[in-house]
Amino acid sequence: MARAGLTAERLARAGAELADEVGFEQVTVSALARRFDVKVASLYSHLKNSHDLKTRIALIGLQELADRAADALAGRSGKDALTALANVYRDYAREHPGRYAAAQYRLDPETAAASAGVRHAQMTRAVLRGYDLTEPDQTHAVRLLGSVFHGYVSLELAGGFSHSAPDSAESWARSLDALDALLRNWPAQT
Amino acid sequence: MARAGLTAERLARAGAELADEVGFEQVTVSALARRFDVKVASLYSHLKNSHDLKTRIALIGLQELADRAADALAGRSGKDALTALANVYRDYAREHPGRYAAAQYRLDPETAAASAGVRHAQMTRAVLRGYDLTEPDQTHAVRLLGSVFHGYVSLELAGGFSHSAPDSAESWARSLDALDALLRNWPAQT
DNA sequence: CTCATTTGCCTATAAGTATTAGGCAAGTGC
DNA sequence: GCACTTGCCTAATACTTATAGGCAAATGAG
Repeated sequence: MARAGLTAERLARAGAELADEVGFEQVTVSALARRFDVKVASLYSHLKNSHDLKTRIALIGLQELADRAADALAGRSGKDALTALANVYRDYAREHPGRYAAAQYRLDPETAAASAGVRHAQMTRAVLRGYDLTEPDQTHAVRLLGSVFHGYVSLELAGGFSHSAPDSAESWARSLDALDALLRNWPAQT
Repeated sequence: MARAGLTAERLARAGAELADEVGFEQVTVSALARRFDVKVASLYSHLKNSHDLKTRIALIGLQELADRAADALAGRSGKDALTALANVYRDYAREHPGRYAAAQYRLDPETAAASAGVRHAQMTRAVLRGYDLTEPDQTHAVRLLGSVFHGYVSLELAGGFSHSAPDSAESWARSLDALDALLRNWPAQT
């Protein structure tokens, strides 16, 4: 019988697509096997287990997100960079909700350290170079920005801001205005 | 044979405890049955299904959170209120990570409308009465605050800020300082 | 107090998912 | 053309969700 040509990479990519279609929670080894018209056990030659599959999808999400962010930041600074980075997260989450959810999947420390996750922190720091912040305030600001990006995108994706005025896109834009103003005028330690 | 005295409420409360112990994802009808030393099928007399159980746990989380918030806000205003509300979320998430995760569980619109979720938005709005914001900026600020609270707490719970200086508690305090400054000086529409 | 009814937890069953062990045939290298 | 490796298979086990039907414990009417 003909072989399906499975590899860990192809499975992970298909898993990422599946996640976008049905949600990351619903990604299962069985569903993936069905998609390749192959028996479930066959996947275990390529994937250690279900956790392995989810981890690989998470890594795809983190990497695509980091790649987009690096692209968007090239040649920009200040508020322009802030907006660009923020929109990378929001747009990616809207285009690829499953992958975005996957990027939140808890990785073991070694995997996380080797992932594109570290580039994300670096890029947020790069945006802050356009503002006049020194340590430790820069780190505080990195964490605040990360929280806003992730928090807003999560709540929006969960439907928190839908069906109510004003439009979510407007709140997003005004929130970025506000963050820009805040970073330009970061309060001194009280 | 003696009856175990199951009710939907007792099951939901035990489910909430289980969630805090092993994580909301790991809460299962089977595990709950084991905890009551009862057969799985018995739970289905009290719970419609697994989704029903998770929904009930989510409602417990939302309600406890709202109760704590109402308590914390009583008699406070301005930055004092902002800090109090923010700390309710952070403290609750740290004390009850499973319940906090449950509070993020996606509810159907009718259930959500009848839940304590609506009180949360009202209380955030109440905090903003201590600042000089008019619509639509007030709504933008509500959404921004919600994003920061949820985003920061999520990332911190996921371990994002651990094992790195400065201390996460310090970033949290400084982020709240910054939000207070931002709300007192909200930028005009550009 | 007794009998009928309701209710609670049970057994049995079925389907979906995760995972491991072992087999056979399709590809690969010499 | 043959030995070897590798890929997908069947088979089996265990766990979870969910439904149906049964028996015994609580409840309540007389």
